[in-house]
Amino acid sequence: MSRIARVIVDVPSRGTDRPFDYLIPDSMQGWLEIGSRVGVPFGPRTLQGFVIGLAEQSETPDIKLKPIKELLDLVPPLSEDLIELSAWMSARYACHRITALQAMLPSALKGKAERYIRVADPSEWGEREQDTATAADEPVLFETVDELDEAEAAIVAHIRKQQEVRMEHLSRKFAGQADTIKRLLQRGVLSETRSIRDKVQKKTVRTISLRLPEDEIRTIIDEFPARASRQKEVLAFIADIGGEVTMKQILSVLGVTASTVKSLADKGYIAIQDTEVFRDPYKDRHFKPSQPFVLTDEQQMVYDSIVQRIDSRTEGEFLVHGITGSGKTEVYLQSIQRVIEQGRQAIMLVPEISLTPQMVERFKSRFGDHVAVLHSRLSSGERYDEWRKIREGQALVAIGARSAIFAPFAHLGLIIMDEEHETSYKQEESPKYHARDVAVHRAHQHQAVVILGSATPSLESYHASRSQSNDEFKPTLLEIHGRALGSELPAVHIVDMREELKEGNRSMFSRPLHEAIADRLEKKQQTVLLLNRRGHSTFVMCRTCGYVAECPNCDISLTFHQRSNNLRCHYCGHAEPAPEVCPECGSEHIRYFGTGTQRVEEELAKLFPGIRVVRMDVDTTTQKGSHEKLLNTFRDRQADLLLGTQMVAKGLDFPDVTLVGVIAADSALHLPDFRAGEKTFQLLTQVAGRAGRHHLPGEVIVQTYNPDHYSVVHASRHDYASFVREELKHRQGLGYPPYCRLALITFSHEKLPLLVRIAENYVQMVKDQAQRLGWLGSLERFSTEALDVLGPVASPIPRLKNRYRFQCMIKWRGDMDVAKLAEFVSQQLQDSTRDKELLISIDVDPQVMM
DNA sequence: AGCACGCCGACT
DNA sequence: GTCGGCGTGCTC
Repeated sequence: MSRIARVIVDVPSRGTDRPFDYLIPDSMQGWLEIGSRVGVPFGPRTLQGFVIGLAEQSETPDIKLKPIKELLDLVPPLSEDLIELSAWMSARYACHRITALQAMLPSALKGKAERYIRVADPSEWGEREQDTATAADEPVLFETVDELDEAEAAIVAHIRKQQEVRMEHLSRKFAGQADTIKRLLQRGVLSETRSIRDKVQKKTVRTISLRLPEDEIRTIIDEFPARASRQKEVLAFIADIGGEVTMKQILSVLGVTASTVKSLADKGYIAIQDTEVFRDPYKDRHFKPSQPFVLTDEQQMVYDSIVQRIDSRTEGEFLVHGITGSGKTEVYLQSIQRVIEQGRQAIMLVPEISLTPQMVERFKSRFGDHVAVLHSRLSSGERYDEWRKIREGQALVAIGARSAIFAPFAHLGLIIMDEEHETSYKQEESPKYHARDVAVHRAHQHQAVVILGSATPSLESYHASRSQSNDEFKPTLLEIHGRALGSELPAVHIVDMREELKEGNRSMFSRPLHEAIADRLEKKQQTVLLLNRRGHSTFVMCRTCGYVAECPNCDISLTFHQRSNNLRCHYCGHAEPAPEVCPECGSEHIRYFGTGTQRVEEELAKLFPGIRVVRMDVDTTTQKGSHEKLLNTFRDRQADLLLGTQMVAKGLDFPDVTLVGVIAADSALHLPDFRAGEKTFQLLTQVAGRAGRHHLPGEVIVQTYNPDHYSVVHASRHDYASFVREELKHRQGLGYPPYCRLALITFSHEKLPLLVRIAENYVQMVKDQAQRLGWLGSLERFSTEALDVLGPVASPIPRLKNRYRFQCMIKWRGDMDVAKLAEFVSQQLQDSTRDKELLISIDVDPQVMM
């Protein structure tokens, strides 16, 4: 039995980013474990914390230890492997330990200390008064209840009735009497304790059960006094059902009040209890059970390789490169089946965007109630309950977005990451982790298998699978070339929009796309249109003076939104009414340029009168269930065309879609990001895969101003291998991943000159340190270890929410601890400037260069 | 992050 | 003379 618990407290700051030691009270012995969530006194406050270790002896014997105040859960919310994982994360991503721990838990467990008030034991009365009085050397005054005035007495009576009341509740109930309450606390009539309160309570249902054997109850019913006929009715109802009944049932069926039921309990015939239940977001839905399909030869080979590793119960990584429609999901499902049969559990990661009802249904159909679904549209209570199903062993499969990688399974056997190339697997806020890297680490902990699947694998994963080096991460490449249903990949036509313009077509639709849409309308087949830009237009400019509407907080042009007739900033949310005349020169020649989804929708209505369009983008899918509703409308053929941003490119499967149009293939090509080509290739390939998946052949039309760009050309030929070859050559030449690693350091401050100075200092300091450590060197092609620092330069978004932004990039090759170096320099700089306004953000392995 | 302790301006 | 400003430092 350990005496001491090492606790990480819930304060994300540098000074508190270490364990603090606490005494374990006897009452918690045997209950408190590594991973327990506790309430601890910390300075003058009470905080939530996590036990990360146990010890006999404190390492700081001269400090007087305080005891842990409370143990917050019966079962520790974190397991020992997750505690270890948090240490790994904080080192790899330069984040506070508590930030990593918090990322692993549902938000419902982010408990905050609350003040609880009760009426003090009379012996305590006047104690505070006594303390101060003694100090002031004045006579001690003991109070009695009789000396309370009317207002005070009312408050005391209220609290006494409830035994204990939250301060928040009290100040609402007795609004305006804060002073009175304060006085009562000072006099010691009331006393205060602080305790951690969860954001979400476990959901309970009030259930009624009989406390006596049935024959006795029958006798009691027969002999029941006639004037209590309602009670008799209730008792008979409960006896007839025979088992447990909920209070709600009784009230609604019999139309009695709770007090009738309560008097039966007072007589000792029945027991009223609150039992915990899970909120099941899918409880009203019925899923048809599905059986495993027969695998194609290719699928079977992939499956065999994976299962061999699963059966050996050793860690292993696979990269499944299968074209769109190749039936990867079926391979996943059967692999999961295998793991479950071995008594182990599985995590299935999907990008949030493709966590569609279709996907959930496939899993629920195969694995029924053993599936826990974790996604952002659940309420925090629902999420908490799905999470508990995992922690308490009821669920065997967790399907969810990025954070589902932390699903607290005891015997993890398999982690699947579908669409592994998706950038959404990287979290953009601290902890800035990549789910792929966390997956590999967790698999190592559990001797589990990782499957990365994609039609367009990230260059990092693909290159790792081919590389000769003996890196930690080296997946086995498995390929599926054919589609599961035997259909052909669709033909892709590239339309050169410069030619269209030359021939006088200034519309956003090229003639081939226009004709193709008209053709599908006639044949009653469906079309998907992709435009990677929401809103109506991308910028607003005055033709007379050149004024462009920009966000006052961020140096970003504003986007016009038709429906609300306003201009919005897509970065900070700023909105202002759309101008009718130029605010600079008063000219009426203010025009909207660029094309957004709203504008395309308008144009479609003009060109094809009567066309039924479903528009899907951030603006139409914010409400709960709206995503599902829009897709159902389209699937039920109540619409001819689905128009949307990249969310229409992912994982959707509609049999009647025979045309996919990409309105502007280049929209991402010119972003200041070395992955622009890769992103474009992926998007085009994914969206092309939506066409002709079943019996009808598909066609794809891609409009572009860069018809010769290798990303566009290779995507149109469905030629991943050639694209990769060319892209890798570029990356090697420029010294970018996968040939090195990156850390992006972003500085922000309201004052520009100060910011520039800081950023320059930072770069110099990193270089100096790297020099000292012998790391500095140019990243020539064949060097195995080197580090270089680029910048500082203004960020692609140079000002955001009124703060200027600068950045620099550390590039390196080799296994130096660059996160530590970046963190060290950042701390030095923070210490020397002592400016709280200065923010330095470290992003290890960034996915987006903003 | 909070909260207390500690050294310099505008007020009863 | 004091009340209070928020700079700095600590929390087992």
